[in-house]
Amino acid sequence: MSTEDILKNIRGFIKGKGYFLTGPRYDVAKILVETPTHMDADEVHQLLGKARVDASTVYRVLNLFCKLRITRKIVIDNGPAQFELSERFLRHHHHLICKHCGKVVNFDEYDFLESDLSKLERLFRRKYHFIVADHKIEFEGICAKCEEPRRKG
Amino acid sequence: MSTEDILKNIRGFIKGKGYFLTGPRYDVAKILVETPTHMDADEVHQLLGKARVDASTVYRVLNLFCKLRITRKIVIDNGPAQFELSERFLRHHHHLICKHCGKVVNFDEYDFLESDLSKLERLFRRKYHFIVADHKIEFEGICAKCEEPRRKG
DNA sequence: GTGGCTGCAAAAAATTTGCATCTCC
DNA sequence: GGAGATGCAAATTTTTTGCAGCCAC
Repeated sequence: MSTEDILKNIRGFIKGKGYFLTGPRYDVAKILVETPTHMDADEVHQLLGKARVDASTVYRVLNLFCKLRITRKIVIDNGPAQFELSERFLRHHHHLICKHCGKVVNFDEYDFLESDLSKLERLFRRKYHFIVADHKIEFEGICAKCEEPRRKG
Repeated sequence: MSTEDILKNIRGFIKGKGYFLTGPRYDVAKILVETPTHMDADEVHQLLGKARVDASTVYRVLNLFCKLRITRKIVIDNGPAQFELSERFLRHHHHLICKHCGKVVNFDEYDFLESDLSKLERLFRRKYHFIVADHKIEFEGICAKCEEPRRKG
């Protein structure tokens, strides 16, 4: 799917839910589609041009997007919340988080996990009457860049 | 392991690292050992007796404990950070998080996942040179209490 | 036109920090 | 006794909210 196609999808999605497609909303969507990583609200604000749009609007747009499940929110270790396109608009994936520099790497090589995960989800329904809507897997560790100087030092 | 044994371990652990075992530190450890769920700093503070210990001390103690890996920190959807004993002092487990009421249920029935996870961890080392130290799995959904009224409504 | 959005400013919530004082070893 | 921990108050950081004016439909 091209950037334009995804944006068209998002546009339809927002309007379909009865919301306006305003300037700030379109611009935030565009930034999220064009940037292949997670960003916190301030980084989005930066890219929008701090003078052009207010910070509170950025938060309001991102919160709306999360409510509509256009984006999802990730919070790591009390840092500012990070936002990324949801799986509806992006391949399902999970995260490797470097404890040292805070960098987040996406991974999506986990297909062989999925059948085990669904097994678990059925178990939770039976045992806890808990109905799973989504799952997250995070690996914490040391990324290549942070490990290298250690080996040398 | 009994409560007292765990506390003795923690005591030794703190002293072994060259830190003092002060009143607040002991009391926070005791609360964490005696309470079988995660708590945020304010809940710990409440249980300590708000008048007896200052909030900043609670944060300082909890941060130290995380640094020493006595506890680990979980942040859900920008709520206040939650703390729980680390796996060194508690069985390794993961979380079911109710999107509706925010309740967190522990689960530890995932032994059959572990071999998949180690396989992944080896893959990350080869492919991304990322060295995994810990992993978290979270399932989000609706817990029994929140689902029931929906079914009836 | 008008209901919903946005900007602005102010508040709220969670956490951190500087410094004088006190405590644990 | 002295390094290190705590209390208190103030600052910081991130996010939310009230309200008047503005814009997409």
